[in-house]
Amino acid sequence: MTASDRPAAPARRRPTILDVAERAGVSKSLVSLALRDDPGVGARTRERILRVAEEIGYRPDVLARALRERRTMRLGVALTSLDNPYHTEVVGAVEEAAETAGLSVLLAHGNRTGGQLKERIDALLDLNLDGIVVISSWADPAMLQAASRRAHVVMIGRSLEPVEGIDSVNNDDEAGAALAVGHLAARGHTRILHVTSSVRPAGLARRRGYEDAMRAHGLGPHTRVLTRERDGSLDPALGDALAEGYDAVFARNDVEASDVLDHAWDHGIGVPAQLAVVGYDDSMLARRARPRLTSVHQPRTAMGARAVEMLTERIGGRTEDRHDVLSPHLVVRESAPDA
Amino acid sequence: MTASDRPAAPARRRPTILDVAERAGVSKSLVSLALRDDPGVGARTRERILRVAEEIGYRPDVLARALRERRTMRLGVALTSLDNPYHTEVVGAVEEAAETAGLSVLLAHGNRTGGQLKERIDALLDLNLDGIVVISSWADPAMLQAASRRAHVVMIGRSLEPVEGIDSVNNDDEAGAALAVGHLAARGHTRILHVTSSVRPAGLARRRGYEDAMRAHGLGPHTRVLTRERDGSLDPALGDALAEGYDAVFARNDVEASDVLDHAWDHGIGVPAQLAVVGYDDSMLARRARPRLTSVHQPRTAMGARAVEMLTERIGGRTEDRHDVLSPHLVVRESAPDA
DNA sequence: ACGAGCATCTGGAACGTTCCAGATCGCGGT
DNA sequence: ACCGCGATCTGGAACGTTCCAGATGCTCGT
Repeated sequence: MTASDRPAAPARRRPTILDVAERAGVSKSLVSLALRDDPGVGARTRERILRVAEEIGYRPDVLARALRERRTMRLGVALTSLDNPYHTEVVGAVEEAAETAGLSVLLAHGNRTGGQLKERIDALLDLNLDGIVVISSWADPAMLQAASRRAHVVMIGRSLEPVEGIDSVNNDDEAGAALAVGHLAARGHTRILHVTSSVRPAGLARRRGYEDAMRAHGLGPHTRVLTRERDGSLDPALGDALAEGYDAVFARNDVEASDVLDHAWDHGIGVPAQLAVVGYDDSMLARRARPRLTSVHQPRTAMGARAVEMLTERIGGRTEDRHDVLSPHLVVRESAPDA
Repeated sequence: MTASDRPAAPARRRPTILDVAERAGVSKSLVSLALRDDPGVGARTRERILRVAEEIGYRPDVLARALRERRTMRLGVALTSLDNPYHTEVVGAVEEAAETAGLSVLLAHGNRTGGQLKERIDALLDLNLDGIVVISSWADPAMLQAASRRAHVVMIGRSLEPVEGIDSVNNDDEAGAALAVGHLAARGHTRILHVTSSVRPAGLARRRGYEDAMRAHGLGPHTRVLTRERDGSLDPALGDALAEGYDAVFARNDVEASDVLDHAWDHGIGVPAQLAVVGYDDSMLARRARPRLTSVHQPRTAMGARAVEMLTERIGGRTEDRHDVLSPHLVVRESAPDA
């Protein structure tokens, strides 16, 4: 080999199982067995094979392996977008759980509107994954159903309705909303506004929880929901509400709550003195917000772990559907401190 | 088929190219050609093949395809952690660029310390990807070098030194730091503190840029760097500096800057009245911070696009190394408004 | 009427694995 | 000396694709 024919970066052919076999003087089959710790391989031979494999830097080709087995040991995670920190935190939880289960995780995410979700899921399905986790309130039943014909699917969060053949893990959105309203009511607030922009299932559930809780606290008449366009301004609707004496907000999530804080900031409204704010998700946004956000915490670590567990159970053959609902709890911070 | 043997979710065997061939009454080869739009396929036959494929829901098996070709049309992105929003924003940029290039992207990320980065990269390499993008200041040359023997690698951000065989895209950290210092100096600040916690290349470059700029503005004697432990508290070092008359901070990144804002918030220090703060990255954190952060913007969209471009060039056969450095610019917000 | 030349199509081999059905070997028991 | 049997190993087929070298059949010019 002369200097000039030194190949470009990804250099010489990757060694295959045959290279190992030849160099070790055995058959490819035996190498395969040895590498997978099959008991029926002689101790001395096994050792030699492993040594040779090590020497020439052999690593099994996962593609070929997956082609032959019907199992890829890989999980996909599909989500609409990475720009709500809560989502990336859930992804982290899933990955951690998957790792301890010996599975590796691939991520696919779209832009912020649900538009690309289907394409993302399709892309994951094309990879022959063993299962996929969908984290997106944009997922619709038909889409999930279609996906479930090609892989096991579990949904983190809430879809419109339970979909046959698809497991789900969720937090109890109604209960979470009740926690928020209860906390604000305990502080003495009566005019509690709900801010949302979502017409998707989780948002609707939280809204329902809000409405029920308001009634339960005898505040039914003050029930008021500010629904804005996605990315739409809070002005002037929020200003109107405040002018009418609303002095507390329960927001659909931390992003929405942060937007309320923005409004307060820009209009010189004191939080929590003039306006108390409670968010949902307890994401990094809540910790970073000023004032720090009181927020409903979703047990994301447990949810991620449960999702992976459900997937492995499915892979293992479970066929009955499972829908777990975990309990949220409230994390109290500056934007709505204890009474 | 009776009701009882209805299979579990991922139901019947996935159709293969042979199924299409049989049903269309042609050979598998012709199906292969037709699906890939080969010109040498009769119009009528092509149409029939496509229709049949559609009918039975055939989708090529990417695994098998990749096994046969030496090309997977997939890119990997490895990064240390997703919890700095700036990172997820760069990932978004890479994905966008990859998508328009017809490549799909897989993500692998570790925990926040660089520890797992090597494992992540290995996991990606095992997937036979065409190339991988590394976004992490933890990447060390040896690790990158090793990876580059198995796939094309491009680094977004700065590694210790240019690594042979590896392209890189970066922003000019020194220039960015100079922008920040220049802006603060123009506001009349003289005692400008640099807050950092990083001993990795990008952090060091920004620090160097800070020191040089201080000298250039005749503020050399006031140069002062507060280096804290990762996640360590800013107290009491920051308090000391403020007591000594420091009234401006240039932080290594937005996370660090947010921590400075935290300190100010908790100690009742007015920003920018008593303390001006400039961050780096112009991430979501800067927009969400209160007061909103003035920050050095890295051209992440361009950087992501360039990285993908470099990878496709490498795949196409380029062998000379390329190291691009893009210019940052300053985004002025409330934490350090214009003079 | 016939071969050339083109358009269209086909069968096998290959990619790197795993699995299955055996082959081979050595050894103890009769 | 021979059989049986476990321990150890092997060759071929299969997974679903692409590519190559050719086969087939049609049209056209002479």
